Amino acid sequence: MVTPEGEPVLRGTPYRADCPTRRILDRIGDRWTVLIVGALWDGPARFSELGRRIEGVSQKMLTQTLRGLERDGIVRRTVYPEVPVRVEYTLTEAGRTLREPLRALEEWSIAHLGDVSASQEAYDRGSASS
Amino acid sequence: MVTPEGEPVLRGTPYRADCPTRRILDRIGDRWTVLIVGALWDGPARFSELGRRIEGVSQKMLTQTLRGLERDGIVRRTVYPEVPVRVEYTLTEAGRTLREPLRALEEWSIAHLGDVSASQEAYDRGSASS
DNA sequence: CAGCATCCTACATGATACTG
DNA sequence: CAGTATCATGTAGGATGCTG
Repeated sequence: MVTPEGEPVLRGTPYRADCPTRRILDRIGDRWTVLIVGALWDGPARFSELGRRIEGVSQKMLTQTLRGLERDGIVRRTVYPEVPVRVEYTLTEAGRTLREPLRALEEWSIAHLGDVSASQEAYDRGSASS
Repeated sequence: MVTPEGEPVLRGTPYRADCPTRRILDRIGDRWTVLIVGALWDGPARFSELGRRIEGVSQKMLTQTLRGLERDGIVRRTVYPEVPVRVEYTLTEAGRTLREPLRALEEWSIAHLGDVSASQEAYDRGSASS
């Protein structure tokens, strides 16, 4: 199928930065989302437990990322009004379905990590030859 | 299997920010990589053609992202010493294999975009009730 | 315990001008 | 055409201190 100008229809859909995939990538592309989803995959966890499980995360980023995930319906936040208060985070059903695409990515990463590293070294060697 | 301290090995592997998946996410998580891979999926393209295909990309970011992808072995850059010079970008074999995980992500995005949006609206409504 | 508020810095991205 | 170089800026993220 072709437009009146003879241009394939596909060309009429330029690659836009606001596609659905981009919205998800903005989520999982940040530094902590994937780690949190991974840490919650084993089971629910409290705030401080998450902080301990995930290496290097600051309190601020943990809070901020969890809020975003809660807002997106990926994580459920449950407050137990005990003293002191206990807050538990769980993956929602939607959150659990995220595992498949993430695993596809993980497998690709593991499978190609060697190639990528080798390519980088070769590239850097080439550029360094001054 | 347990460490000398009696800690399960799995717990000895806290979620780290430097896993292979994170390295790939740092690549595809940026604003342009996925768009470029998508634009090159149809076939090779020249620099300016890519700029035209991808909405909103600046010359600088196009160059920068392409260099990174070339360094990672995802994209191949070929210079034809004509006048004026012609440069063609192609997906490498490794680049083409990236399609599967990206498509898994895309499908998840499309399948859950509605849920996510609904969850966000509900979340925002709840917070707005002052 | 589980945060919120504030300040501060580094870096990612963009706009603009210039070049082989 | 296909970049490079420079400058400007928004924001992600970290450090710190305080609170219900």
